[in-house]
Amino acid sequence: MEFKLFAETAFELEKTSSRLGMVDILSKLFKKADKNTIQKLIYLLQGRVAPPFEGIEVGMGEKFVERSISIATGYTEKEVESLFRKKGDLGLVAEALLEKKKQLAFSEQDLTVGEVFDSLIKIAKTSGEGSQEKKVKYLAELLNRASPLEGRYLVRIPLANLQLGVGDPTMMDALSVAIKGDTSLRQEIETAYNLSSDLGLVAKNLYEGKKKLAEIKLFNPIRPALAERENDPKAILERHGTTMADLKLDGFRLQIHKKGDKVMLFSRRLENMTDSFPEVIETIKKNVKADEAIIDSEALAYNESTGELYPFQYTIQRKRKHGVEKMAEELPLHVFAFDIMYLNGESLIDLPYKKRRELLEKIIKKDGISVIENITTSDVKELESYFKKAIEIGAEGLVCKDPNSIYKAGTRGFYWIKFKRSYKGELADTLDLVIIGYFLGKGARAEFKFGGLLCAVYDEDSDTFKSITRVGSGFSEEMMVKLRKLLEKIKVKEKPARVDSIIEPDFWVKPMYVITVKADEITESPLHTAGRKGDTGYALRFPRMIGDIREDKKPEDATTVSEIIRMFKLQKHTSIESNPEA
DNA sequence: CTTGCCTGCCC
DNA sequence: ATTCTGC
DNA sequence: GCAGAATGGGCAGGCAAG
Repeated sequence: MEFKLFAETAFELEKTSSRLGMVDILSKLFKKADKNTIQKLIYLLQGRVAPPFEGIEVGMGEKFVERSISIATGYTEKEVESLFRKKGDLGLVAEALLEKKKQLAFSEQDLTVGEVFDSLIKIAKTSGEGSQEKKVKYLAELLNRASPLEGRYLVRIPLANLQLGVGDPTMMDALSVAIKGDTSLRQEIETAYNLSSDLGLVAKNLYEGKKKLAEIKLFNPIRPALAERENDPKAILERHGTTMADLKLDGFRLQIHKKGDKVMLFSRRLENMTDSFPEVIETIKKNVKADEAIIDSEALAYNESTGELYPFQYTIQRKRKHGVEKMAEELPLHVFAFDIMYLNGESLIDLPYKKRRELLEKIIKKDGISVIENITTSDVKELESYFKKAIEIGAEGLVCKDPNSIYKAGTRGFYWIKFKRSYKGELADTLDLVIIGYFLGKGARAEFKFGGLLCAVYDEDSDTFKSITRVGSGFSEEMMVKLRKLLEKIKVKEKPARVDSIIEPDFWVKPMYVITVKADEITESPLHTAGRKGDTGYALRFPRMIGDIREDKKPEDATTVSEIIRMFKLQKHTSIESNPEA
């Protein structure tokens, strides 16, 4: 298949906003593909070259792509970068610059989808000394052969940001329409995708006319069930009647596959993490009493003797390839299991949660692994008090599950509902921050010339403003327009004398405006200067802007550094230093 | 040998 | 992760 | 409500530059 067809279809998709229209356009492309091409098309549209658990990543981000564009078009990296800032999209940059150099280029043979795919594989597999230059060169070679429009989409593939409004669900509908003429195969395709996590393979099987598109298989991760959000316990019980409320712990999702002595571990995004957690492997071998099992869990650093839950910033250090054994001893993970999807040759995903949970409890022993604590209730008061207890012991909140629901792989739905502390307005950390700079936007935000803010707290001791977070979420388009207008008027060339920040925004502004920012947590930060001692300051986790500009506040009225330090100390957290065993 | 940029992936 | 927007 | 696309802090690892 010609890559030109891919690009032309992508262009049509980009112009279309209705879902049905997109499915129609995409299905026409899919109809022209054979069984090998369809697999490649699916991966390319996903911005990858293989399913996530294969571990084959293209490994090119914006900076590398900028260099490729520079080489292919003859413009300097500076020029490419500055155009990128203006357009907010490297696809459009590649297209514009290829257009300009068109007259000079002599035409070569047209690109095919297969060639593009193979080149990206080659880029993905390039490593070692000199690899960065090679990767950049290989992409530039493709760009050299691309038309401007092809360049637009070629460049967006390694960035995994095609900007077509097409995601997995749209592709699944389009596959069904391509093969059957309507969406009646969607359910079957979706089920197969949820079980195999490989839409490219499902599509290939579909094109080969296979009876069974995919089935649950040990050592092939299934797409994890996800939860919707809710902030009102009453609303949760209205949906579920009776709910099973599991503690929500702050670690990372771990999908465990076991057969005899063989164990594999997968992350939420289905990366293979088997080699990172040797102690977990041992625990599973010893303390899961089943020959075959697929278990869903949250893993985190945990003090087995005191029961203390360590903060995420400790747990995350375990996500590593080197020094694994040493870290496994220093900061062992505990597995909090909460679901089981497969047991001794049988899929359990269509059983109700309460039943799966019973089966799980039967096969989990102690030491290094436990079934996560929960209650079953239909009483609002009881749910609220359990939520309070969860917060007190250092959990993030609750995940409330419909006891009668199947394991709904792959999609968010109200079978599982997250109920976090921060969703409850009165419990959230709300700060008043001073805007000290702002950033240009990318993609849809390019037109606003606004992508986010750099914010600071007030340091009374030195009468300065110290950076504490960027904010890129929470504003409506209307607010972005307003913010840009206001900030444009007070932007300054240099960092103001009273501002202390390592991060450099696209534009500094005079510290004048105060906004309200909500966050889930205050964390120690290597990058922000608020409360900085040595190399560590404070930052906000999951910041978002709330409401409007605080006309009633002067910058000196903002939250202060000492308030931040006080809030940090009040947070429920334990430190490794206070643990004599560490 | 150290530092810093860039990327991918956790949340 | 959270949030907003078009359908 | 779904689907998609904006955006956050911060960790480790790979590689290049100093």
